[in-house]
Amino acid sequence: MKPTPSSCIDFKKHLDRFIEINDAEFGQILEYFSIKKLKKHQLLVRAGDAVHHTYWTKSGLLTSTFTAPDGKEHIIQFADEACWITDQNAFYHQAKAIFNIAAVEDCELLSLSFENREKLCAAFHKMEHFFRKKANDSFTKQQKRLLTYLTSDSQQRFELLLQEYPKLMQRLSKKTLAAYLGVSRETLSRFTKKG
Amino acid sequence: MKPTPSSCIDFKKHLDRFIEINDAEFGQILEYFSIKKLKKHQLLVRAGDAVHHTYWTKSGLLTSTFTAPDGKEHIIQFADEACWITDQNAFYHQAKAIFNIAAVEDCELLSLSFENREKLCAAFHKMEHFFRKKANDSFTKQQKRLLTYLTSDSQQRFELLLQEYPKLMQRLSKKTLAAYLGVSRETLSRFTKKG
DNA sequence: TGAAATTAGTGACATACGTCACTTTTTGGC
DNA sequence: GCCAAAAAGTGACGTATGTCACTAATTTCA
Repeated sequence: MKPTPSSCIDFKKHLDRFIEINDAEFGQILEYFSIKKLKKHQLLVRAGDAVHHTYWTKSGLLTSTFTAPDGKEHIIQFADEACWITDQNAFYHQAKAIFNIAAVEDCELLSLSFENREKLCAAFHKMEHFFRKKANDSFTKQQKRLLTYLTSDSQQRFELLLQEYPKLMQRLSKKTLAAYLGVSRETLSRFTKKG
Repeated sequence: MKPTPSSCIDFKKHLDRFIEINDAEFGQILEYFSIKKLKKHQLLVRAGDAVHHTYWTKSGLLTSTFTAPDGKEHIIQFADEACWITDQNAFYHQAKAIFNIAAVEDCELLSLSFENREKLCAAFHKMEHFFRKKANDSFTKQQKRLLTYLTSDSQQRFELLLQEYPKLMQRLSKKTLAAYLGVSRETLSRFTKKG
């Protein structure tokens, strides 16, 4: 299903963060995308599969989860509204996914295939610019998260997370938060008790 | 000081990983760079300063270090030959550096200013493409590192690091390794003792 | 080359956090 | 609205790793 410009105003705003595009260009750009809908609990990407698309969230909430050999789950990324999500390594390098990406709530996504992404970047220098800027941003966000693992204990990480994303945290279970913070459910439960 | 094509063969090879450029283009591209030399222990970026450049290592070895309020040092990045290094957040977002970047050995670097990087990307669509691809790669490498923090204990992280970068590890002190792994010197010392 | 500084190793002890086992509360489908 | 399943809370206990204090080895450079 093809997205229409009028239903993707937020996506236009998202592109506007880094590039200026007119309505005609935006219409052309949208041609490269499809609409994808997911019900709560549905899987978008399954570990082990090839990953041919990256996704931008119009609405809903997803998690990207790594399941370790010992069965423990670790959350590598959340995506609420206006976020890009995929198994990045699998998508960029044509490899098998190692993450499960699942809908925490019903979702509506813009889907972009690897092929279309490359075509889009080749056809619109602006879009190549956009994705470069976006990738730089993603890198620094990821680096910041790594730094909190290096410098803070789990309770501090928990409090930082609550401060930074208070609304998002209410949409996620404690179990999920623990899997993101890298602590056991039990330990997280003790933090919330203490205050 | 300006770099010459003949002295930057490895840099050409580095660009070749993602884009095809001819000698004329390479000559023009090099115009945007300068040569920067550092002696061992010299600082390239000082925490608190503005960061106007990103650097590519022709030779030598550097570390990017975060010093926590409690005085503990954490290494966020190594850069040996053919790596890009800067305080990325400060460089991309025109903010103050939070990392100290220091030469572990004498270094010879290619230096690229923010302004020249943008000009280069505007003038050569290929270079915008290169930096997009590079940023995507950096992101996935960073994500992989984050994953090892979530899934492995410090001894496993240590052994993985030795496997992956055996030569690089010999150029770094145990203290530095510990600061990268996020463990105390003492704990790392006990790993090497046990085997 | 010799003194000072830095790095590395090690034992004793403290503690944050994981694990296990169990109970209580909440959620979701029929 | 009820029942099963999932999520959340909690106490007891074990363990990995940090901290401190000290010694030994190595590096630096005057």
